[in-house]
Amino acid sequence: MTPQVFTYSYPHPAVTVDCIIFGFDGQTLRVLLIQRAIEPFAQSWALPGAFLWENESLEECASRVLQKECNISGVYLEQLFTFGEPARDPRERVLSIAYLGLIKTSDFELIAGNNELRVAWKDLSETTNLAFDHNQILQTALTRIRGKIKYQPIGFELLDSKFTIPQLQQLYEAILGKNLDRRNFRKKLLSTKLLRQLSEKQQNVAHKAAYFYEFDRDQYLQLMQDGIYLELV
Amino acid sequence: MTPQVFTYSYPHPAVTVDCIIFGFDGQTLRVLLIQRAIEPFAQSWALPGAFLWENESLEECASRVLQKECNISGVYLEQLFTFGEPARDPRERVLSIAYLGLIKTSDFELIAGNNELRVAWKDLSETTNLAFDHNQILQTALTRIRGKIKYQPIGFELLDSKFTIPQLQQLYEAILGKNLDRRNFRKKLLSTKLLRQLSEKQQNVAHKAAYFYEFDRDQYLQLMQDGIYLELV
DNA sequence: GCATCTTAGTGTAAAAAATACACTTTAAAA
DNA sequence: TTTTAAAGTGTATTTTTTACACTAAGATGC
Repeated sequence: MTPQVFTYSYPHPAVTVDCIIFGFDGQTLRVLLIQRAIEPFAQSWALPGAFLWENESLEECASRVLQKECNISGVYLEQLFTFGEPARDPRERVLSIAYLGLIKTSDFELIAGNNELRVAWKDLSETTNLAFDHNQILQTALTRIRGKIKYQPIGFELLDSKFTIPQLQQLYEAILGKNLDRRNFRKKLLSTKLLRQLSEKQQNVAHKAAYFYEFDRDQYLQLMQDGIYLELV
Repeated sequence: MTPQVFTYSYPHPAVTVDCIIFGFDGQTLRVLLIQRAIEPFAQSWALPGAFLWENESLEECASRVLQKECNISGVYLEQLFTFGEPARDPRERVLSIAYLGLIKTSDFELIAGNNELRVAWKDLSETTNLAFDHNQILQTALTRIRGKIKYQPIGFELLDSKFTIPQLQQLYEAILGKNLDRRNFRKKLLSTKLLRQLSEKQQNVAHKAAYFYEFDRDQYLQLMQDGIYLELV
């Protein structure tokens, strides 16, 4: 069996899709990384990613990467940025189209694929020296979600479907990296009408139990349809 | 001389960089288009674009495109989005990385390159039926600048270095597609301290002459360094 | 079972920002 | 010198943002 070759009349760069997934466990924000088994950057931690196949869309490639390398599926992804410096990969010219996603860590059991030594949630402080230009991608992603969370209800992807307002605030504080006033946070979030209070409360907490809330997706779609510009924080 | 071929051990998509440049002439917002000379979509109007060369960065490619196809240079460009649907080009799999720029139409004399029949500024109403998925790219670009102009001083790229406040307002109205209150617009813009009033006034206008202003770039950089979040409209 | 610890939940006053709105000034042209 | 057209200006009202302290509830320990 001869190795297959692909021939073009002018140069084509290689194209990868890399996924930058933030996870929240109720306390801190972490990023999903894999430890590379093969060169270049063997042993290094990196963003999960793969070469784009001929007939898949960019989003499909991102989903495949998460499924194969991390055992994660069904995640909402948005395109972040395309990184294309000629020397960003030592092998050959490789473009990377980065996709951004947010999930709650408890929803998935991480399983490494065949080309990865390990998969893990890493604290932001443990992300020095990632492979390739992945530190730059991470920085771009952080800037993006910090900007975006202020006016789009993306935070709810990171919580259980029932959550308390203090939990939501903890999430916002983890992402923005600063503390927010409890009363003003509650007032502002409730004023959007995007939260529906449930009768159920927390149980077995050694203090006053907080009420659970649900995100009202219909109300959100309605607001978007009406062209309402949200200000969440 | 045999035609050169490029061979890879797995499939590589072709990659183009397309430029979406908005121009302002003091009255309306227009978009820079070329009329294609060659198939596919010969005769159709399209965004200027070219295949990425092996050793140029994405930005360099965008600059080259504008220089070669339109005789435009020295434009500030930012990456807009990467379009990668497998069937977006009838020839083969082609990714397009779109770059967005803003200029004033009077700054350049448009000259078509060898592969273009014509280059022209087109009114937004004349942009139905562009080649490929370029209508979608245009739509994405419009959404981007409408969002961005509200909190970043990108508008100044579209005006002469000396401009009047009513001219600036005209630009904002053209981009946002709606009228703004004259007094409040002036108040808000001046409150940012980004405008420096000159002693010079308009001449030969058949009404009260407006003062010219300059954009204070140093002040802007200072504000950014201080992490100030601008609200311009 | 009473005290203690911890976090949830609540309201208001003051400051800042956004909005709505009308008359006077200036320059050229008729 | 009158007319026309756009520039320039201020204020009152409403809305939004901010700062801030006490009471309520649930579990744990004595």
